[in-house]
Amino acid sequence: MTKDINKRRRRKDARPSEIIAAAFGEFEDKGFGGTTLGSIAARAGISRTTIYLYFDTKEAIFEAAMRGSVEQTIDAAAMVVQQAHGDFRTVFSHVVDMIYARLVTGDASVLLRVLVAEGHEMQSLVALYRHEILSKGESTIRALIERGIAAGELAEEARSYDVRLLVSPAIFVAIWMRVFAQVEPLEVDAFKASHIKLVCDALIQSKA
Amino acid sequence: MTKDINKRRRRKDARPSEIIAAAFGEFEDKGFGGTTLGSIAARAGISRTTIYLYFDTKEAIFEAAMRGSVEQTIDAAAMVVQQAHGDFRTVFSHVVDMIYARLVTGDASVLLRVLVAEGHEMQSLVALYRHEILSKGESTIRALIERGIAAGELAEEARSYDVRLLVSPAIFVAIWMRVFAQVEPLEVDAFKASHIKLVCDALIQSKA
Amino acid sequence: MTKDINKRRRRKDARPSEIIAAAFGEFEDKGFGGTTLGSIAARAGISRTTIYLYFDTKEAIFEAAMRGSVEQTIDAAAMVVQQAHGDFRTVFSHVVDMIYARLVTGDASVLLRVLVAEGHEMQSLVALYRHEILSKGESTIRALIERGIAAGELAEEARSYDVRLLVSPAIFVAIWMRVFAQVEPLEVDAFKASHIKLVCDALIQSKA
Amino acid sequence: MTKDINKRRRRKDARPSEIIAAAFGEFEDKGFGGTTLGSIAARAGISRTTIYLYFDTKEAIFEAAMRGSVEQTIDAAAMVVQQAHGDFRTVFSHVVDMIYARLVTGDASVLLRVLVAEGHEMQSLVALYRHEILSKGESTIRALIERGIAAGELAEEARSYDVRLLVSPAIFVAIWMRVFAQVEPLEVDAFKASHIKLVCDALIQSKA
DNA sequence: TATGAATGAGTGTTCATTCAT
DNA sequence: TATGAATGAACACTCATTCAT
Repeated sequence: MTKDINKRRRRKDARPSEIIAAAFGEFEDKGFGGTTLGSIAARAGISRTTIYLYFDTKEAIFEAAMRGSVEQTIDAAAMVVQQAHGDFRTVFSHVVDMIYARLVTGDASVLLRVLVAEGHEMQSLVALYRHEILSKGESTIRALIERGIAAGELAEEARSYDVRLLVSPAIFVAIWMRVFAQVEPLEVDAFKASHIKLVCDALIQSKA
Repeated sequence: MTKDINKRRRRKDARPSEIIAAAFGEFEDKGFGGTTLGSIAARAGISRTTIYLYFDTKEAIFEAAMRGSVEQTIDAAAMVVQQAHGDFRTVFSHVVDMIYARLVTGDASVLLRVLVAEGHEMQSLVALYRHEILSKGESTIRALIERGIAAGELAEEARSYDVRLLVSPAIFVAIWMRVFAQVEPLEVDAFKASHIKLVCDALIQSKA
Repeated sequence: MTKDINKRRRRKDARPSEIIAAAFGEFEDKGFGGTTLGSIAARAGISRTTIYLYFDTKEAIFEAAMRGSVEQTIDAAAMVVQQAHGDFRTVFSHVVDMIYARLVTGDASVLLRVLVAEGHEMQSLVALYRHEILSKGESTIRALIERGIAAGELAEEARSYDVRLLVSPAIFVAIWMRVFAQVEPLEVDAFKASHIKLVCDALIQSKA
Repeated sequence: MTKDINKRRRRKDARPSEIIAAAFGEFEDKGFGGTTLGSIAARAGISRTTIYLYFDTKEAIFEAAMRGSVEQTIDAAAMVVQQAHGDFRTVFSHVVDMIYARLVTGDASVLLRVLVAEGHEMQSLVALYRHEILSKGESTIRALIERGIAAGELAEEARSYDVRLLVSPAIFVAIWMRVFAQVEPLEVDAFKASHIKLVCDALIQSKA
């Protein structure tokens, strides 16, 4: 009997995240507008109306799903920052690795899709993303560059670049994989190496 | 009387493009799925059913709108290719200028939005875009690099970069403007200059 | 110039019947509800709105078409009555011939279709048909039987049959041809002969 | 609680047939094309969208309704065949009774209406009806005639009649009742007796 | 006379959401 | 907790009809 209660409680606690997981997959495949509660329910193996026990509206599910994704991204970013030891090329490579991992194959690809498609009506999500993730990423890279300059590895001039530019190709890859992958594949690892090389060649110019 | 006829004819001739213009705006705001014929009609100042005098289905409107956009992009690309005279930095700047103009403020931003959000179900549009535009842009830039190498301006090594990488930051700007512009602006011209500088610094660097 | 006027007048006079003819074909194919003004116009080779110069509503076209058909049937019936000379078998054969001709391949097949499908809302048409055609046909056949009895060809008992019964198989054929012809054909002439034989065998039998 | 569940279940189980019944009436009155889901829903006392819980499309409702009708007809026909004992006149009377019952006042009248009016686009229904009902009826009557000949009741010549002819007046009655009943009634029983008499007088000719 | 332009009412169908159990 | 039943609002699309020329 205790077991039953536990099982039920476990069930109860798990439900919301099961629903979010199912919803996440649907949003990834079809976007917000194209996703129906029926398809989420089917994917979660529950009834359509059960969803309403945990979420008030379709928007609420969406926000929960996106918030979860953002949080994972925040965690990943924090982890990278902590490990930031070594010369510019090495650390920058790690940062770029992480970004590709999340944007191209991870949760953030859904965020990208959704923000591009429906970001207009989701300014709070946009602001959250901006402040929790992008700004931290920006300052991390900026600090990285400063360190490189201080260490004599990078030219003073490196400071003049918009740091968003240095990681921006990752967005291109994420979009290419989403949109054009079926028509023409893109070798992500090669592209990523190309990306890192381009940035380092430009910034570490003083090594010459 | 001639005037009347003219007015009417002018109206008739203008209607399709009026509808396309209205539809274009709606697609930009809400994507294909989120756009209703009612909203297109309202924006065009006509009745919902009037649209059916000129287009058979919602898809037909969409295709007409996208086709127009793709054609404009093709024309713009062709123009750039013709004007491709001068050293690498100059010509590459022109190319990047054109891409930003179309992707960030021009028609192509709708394409980006729609392809990212709903490209899955629009493989024909994806293929059209891929073959008519992207591949031409790619070979143009590749030729540009070869010319730079031949002229001794660029190192042989320049060949090793994925050419898509060299223009990829433009996508980032397009997305930033769409998604984050209201939360935090981005100075497009400065970013673009930064972009051009990064690429040229990396590619032309060896000449030093 | 006189010619032009004539031509135009001829045109003007012909239009309504052209429209009716076109409408007739459409009603035959698709019934009243299934016929659109567009299809009538297309079949008549004119514009949809031109129809409104001659008819106020779709119903008006329909009534005109049905009325025309009824009138033709009346004429055909009158002709048969006039030619009613000879013994019962001969005259009855002529009558049945006429009925089959009109019901199975002629105008009346449309009437049948339409009355069955939409007769409810067309009681005036139904009444017209009833009084102008059916009742005359009935009395014609009744007279024919009386003549046969008077001539000793038929038994007195022949009077006891409902005269509608004697021609009723024609309706069956009309319906079969419309509904089942494609699935399984029916030899109209053989069936008609069978029909005539059945009636005559039953009525004239007593003479033996 | 059990009651409640039962009530609910009874409701759920009853709904489809309630809908079919409502639809049946509408199809009878207005045909397939003329019937709207709104009118079916109104007649069934439910919302238009509730219908979609039980049927996928309007066609599905129609098919279910027709299938039910066809099945009832098949059952009725089978019953008649089983009871086929006695002389020709008796058995034939039973067969005709059944046909009139179904065609004139029963379900099959809808089938008649719909097949006449819209059979063109419903070839599968036509084929079903042809193969499941008409062909069986045909062979039943043919067997009946053979038995009558074998028993010396009917002349060999009876074989020469198209068997469809022998029951065809039933169609006439069905149509008369649908179309002309309000303008001029028809005594179905008297007509039916007349019908039976005509056929028997013609076939049992050898009794003379 | 003839027509192209325009539209309001209506069709089948989908879906997020509510309610009773 | 969980769900099946039910529905109102909305959508793409059709069509008879009106209007201006």
